[in-house]
Amino acid sequence: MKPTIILEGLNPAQREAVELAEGPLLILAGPGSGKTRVIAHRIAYLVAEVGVHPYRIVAVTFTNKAAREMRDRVVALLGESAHSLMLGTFHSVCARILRADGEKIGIGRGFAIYDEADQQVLMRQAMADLEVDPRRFQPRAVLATISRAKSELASPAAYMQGVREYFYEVVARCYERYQALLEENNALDFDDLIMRTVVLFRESDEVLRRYQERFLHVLIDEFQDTNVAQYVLARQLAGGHGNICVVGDPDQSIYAWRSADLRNILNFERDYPNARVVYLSQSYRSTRNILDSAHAVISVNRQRKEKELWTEKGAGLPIAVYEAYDEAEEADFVAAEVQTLVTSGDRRHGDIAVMYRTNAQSRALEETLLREAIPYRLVGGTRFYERREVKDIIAYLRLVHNPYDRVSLGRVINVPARGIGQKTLAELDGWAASLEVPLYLAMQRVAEAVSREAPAGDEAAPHPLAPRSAKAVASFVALLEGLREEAGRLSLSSLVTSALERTAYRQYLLGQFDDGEERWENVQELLTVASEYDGLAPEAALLSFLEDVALVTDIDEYDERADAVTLITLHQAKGLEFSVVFIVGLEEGLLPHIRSYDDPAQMEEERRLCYVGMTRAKERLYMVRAFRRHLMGMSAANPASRFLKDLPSELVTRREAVQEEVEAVLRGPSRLRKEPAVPSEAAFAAGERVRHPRFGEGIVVSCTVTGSDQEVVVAFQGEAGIKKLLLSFAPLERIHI
DNA sequence: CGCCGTACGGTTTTT
DNA sequence: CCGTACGGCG
Repeated sequence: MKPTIILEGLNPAQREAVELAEGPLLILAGPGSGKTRVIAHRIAYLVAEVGVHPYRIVAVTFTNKAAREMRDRVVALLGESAHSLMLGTFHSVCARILRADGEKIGIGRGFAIYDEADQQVLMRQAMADLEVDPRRFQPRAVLATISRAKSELASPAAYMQGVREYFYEVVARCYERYQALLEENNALDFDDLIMRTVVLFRESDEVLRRYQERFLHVLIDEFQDTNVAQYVLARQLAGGHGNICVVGDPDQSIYAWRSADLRNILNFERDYPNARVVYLSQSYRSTRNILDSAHAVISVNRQRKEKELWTEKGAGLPIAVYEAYDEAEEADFVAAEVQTLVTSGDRRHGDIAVMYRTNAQSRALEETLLREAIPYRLVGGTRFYERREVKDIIAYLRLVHNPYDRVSLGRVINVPARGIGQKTLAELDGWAASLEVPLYLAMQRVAEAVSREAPAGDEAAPHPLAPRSAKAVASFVALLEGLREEAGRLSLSSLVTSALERTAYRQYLLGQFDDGEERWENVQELLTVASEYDGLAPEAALLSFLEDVALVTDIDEYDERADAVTLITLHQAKGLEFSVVFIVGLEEGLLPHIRSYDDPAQMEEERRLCYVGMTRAKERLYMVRAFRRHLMGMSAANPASRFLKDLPSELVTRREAVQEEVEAVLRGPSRLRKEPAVPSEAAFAAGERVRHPRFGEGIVVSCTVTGSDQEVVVAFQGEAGIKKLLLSFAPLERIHI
């Protein structure tokens, strides 16, 4: 491989970033500056020019999708030898390390990876054990706090130390119990994957040294989104040689809520004083108008360092701002523009993306696109592996692999219904606890007793169950044991098929659900995925299938080439680019999201999110808002997003649908007449500051006329939070600034 | 034990 | 608006 090919077409800064083979390197890069390209070329350069075997390189990306893209690029440059590269998310890299060496810190080889739903089940269990009221302390909130602790590498004991407030004291106790339950189930949650790997490296010099010696080069993409634990891990890996290359853009940091810590970028230069810093400031993606508008939005942030970003592209088209009446009209506008772009221009559907803040917003768009017969592809949403029927089948497979997985057992012990209800389960649980054995072992004892056919009127029954329940338990144990026996010799897809047949799962779906047919199709799709593992030895197939299911959440790879409009959240859009981008829902309360109002840091993150969305566009950017929007069944009028106001007016073309037209619409015969809430009658406008004698000061989120009264939603500072108040009862006072 | 109805509560972003 | 939790009935 000649360097001319690897370095071809790179600008001087990119070239420098590729060629600096030794030592720590920090690449700070704006959107569209070719970050991914630089990493891919750097890997190729290391292999082809410096002579590093790909096996000795570890490259970390933020998503699995990015990893696939990276691999494709490297393979294009180097050929098939690139496959021995260790490439993936931090989570998948750690999973592989822990599979190989986790036993040294007591993690069983076949550990399960628990997703958010599993974690909640476990947390509820922990709270029940500790007699903590889940209404007062919401499992979600407790788990989020624990996640933050883990991402800073705080063990339960360490966390307990630093706790002052009552809430955190409760969290600390839950953390301890939750962690114990995870261990009992031989399971790790996402944060454990990172934290336990760090612990493994801390506790075993031998293991750490082995990986340090194997990985001569460490590369990390999207470095602005790493958390403390991930950064510590990266430093451990690069500890010997210091060949660590990180690439990031502080302006695109949008995962602080997931404990991503921008200080990692600052600390990098402190931790590696000899680090070289390369700036990639030329954008190859967006037109100047798009770049300038995005810059106008991001430059309002105070916690930010100004940086240069330029393009050789022309000014291009102005930003199109459109104000729709409601989300239906917003979708109509998007659909109409898409039609125009495709029929009259040279755009394909696949060149176009619609981006939004919350997944719920995709609904209105989908309805319209479906009606207008515009092909679309929804990214994310209810993810495939989160569907009930898919999770059921996976729970069976997990049990086959590890019958002591209490969460999976609880999920399917009575699915399809087989006569093991809550009462039976509670008795079993109590009995297992008194014997100090796992639930499944207790069930096996019940099954044994049943098969021995204890005579009627048996004195001292070996278990507390009624004969009927005991029989049901025995047949479940027989079902699972049958599957476990098959697991050793059948291919994965045959195993799944057997599980489906033994449980009569299809009949269950069709009989139980109105959309049973559709659900069965999802099961069929899962079967297709499973069959891709048929080439592996049975045990290995099951293990890697379960791991991929837990870590690879996107299954939509194959229809990526389909020519369809992409519907995607702003978060998921990171790293992607499209010729045409619509950002919809640019309203106060949505983008920026209402949950970010009381914290300036969070507000800055919303701004970065908007920036990320805008800079996805290559040529044409639409920014759309709706005057009214239905949220959770209610309709509310929201003012335009502050981000719209920050756009330089000379770069924008505006189409007003709202002001003049709204009243005409209300007067005329329209679907909108059903809701005669007239905003001018509202006592408060969104965004106004108000005071309440009990809740203190706050900001009006919305004010809607309901019958003879008005409903005012106020986001109060401090503990009161967001409150819905009736105007006639609430003594609200306007604060004038 | 399972099914069906109703009441209620929670609502961002994701590996 | 959605999904879930709970209570009463077969």
